Amino acid sequence: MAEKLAKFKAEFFKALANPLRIRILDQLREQELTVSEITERLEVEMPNVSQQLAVLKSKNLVAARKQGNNIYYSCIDPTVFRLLDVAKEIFNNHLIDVQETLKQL
Amino acid sequence: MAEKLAKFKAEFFKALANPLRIRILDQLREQELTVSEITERLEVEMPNVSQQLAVLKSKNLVAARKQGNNIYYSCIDPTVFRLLDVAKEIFNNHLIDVQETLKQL
DNA sequence: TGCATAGTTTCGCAATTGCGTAATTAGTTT
DNA sequence: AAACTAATTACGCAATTGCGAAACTATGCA
Repeated sequence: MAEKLAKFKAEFFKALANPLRIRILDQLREQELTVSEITERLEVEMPNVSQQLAVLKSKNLVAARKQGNNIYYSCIDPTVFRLLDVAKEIFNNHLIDVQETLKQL
Repeated sequence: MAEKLAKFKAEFFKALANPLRIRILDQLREQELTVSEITERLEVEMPNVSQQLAVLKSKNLVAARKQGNNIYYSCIDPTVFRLLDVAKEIFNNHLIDVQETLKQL
């Protein structure tokens, strides 16, 4: 049923519906990083990063690799970045009225 | 700042992070529809449809056109459907572990 | 004017989410 | 073993969300 499929899609988009999680994913575009490194780059509390990484992991958006005392996180499928890029494209299409606000960036 | 951009992207994905809103958008792929028609097709309460349409409209994902006693809703930018399709593509990439559940569909 | 139809808005409530603080686990080092 | 580091988990709380029921608005028609 398309109804269940819609539920899954919604669950998936929910994983992207958080600023910190998007910023985390952006950090993982190029390379894998430890929680500490992500925490340092984004200047937020570590438990917060850890929690959101757990969310991303539960949706299989990132993978965790333990090495010694560190845990390296990486993006599993770069297709996700297409999603982020298409989102930006939609912004450019004037779909979202953030025009005036985007100018401030 | 990428921080604010991430917030906007998150806000945008939040609009897609709801099963009913995704189902509504899917209904609008081909044609514009009235609230009644959408309600009838999806078999949900009209206030619910109306609310979620309001959310989609506030994010400029759909447009409303009033004609007589009816309000026709339509999708503004078909680029949105690429998002939905890329999401499905990611499912197919085994990224989301809904495999066993998808088999039930 | 009165009534029916289409749609929105309001209200209340249960459920979820995000995040900070503090506690806890696991691995390393000495 | 004790101490340190990296990371997760638990807990509490404020804020948001989804949705049903009822009330309200607006258009069309007799």
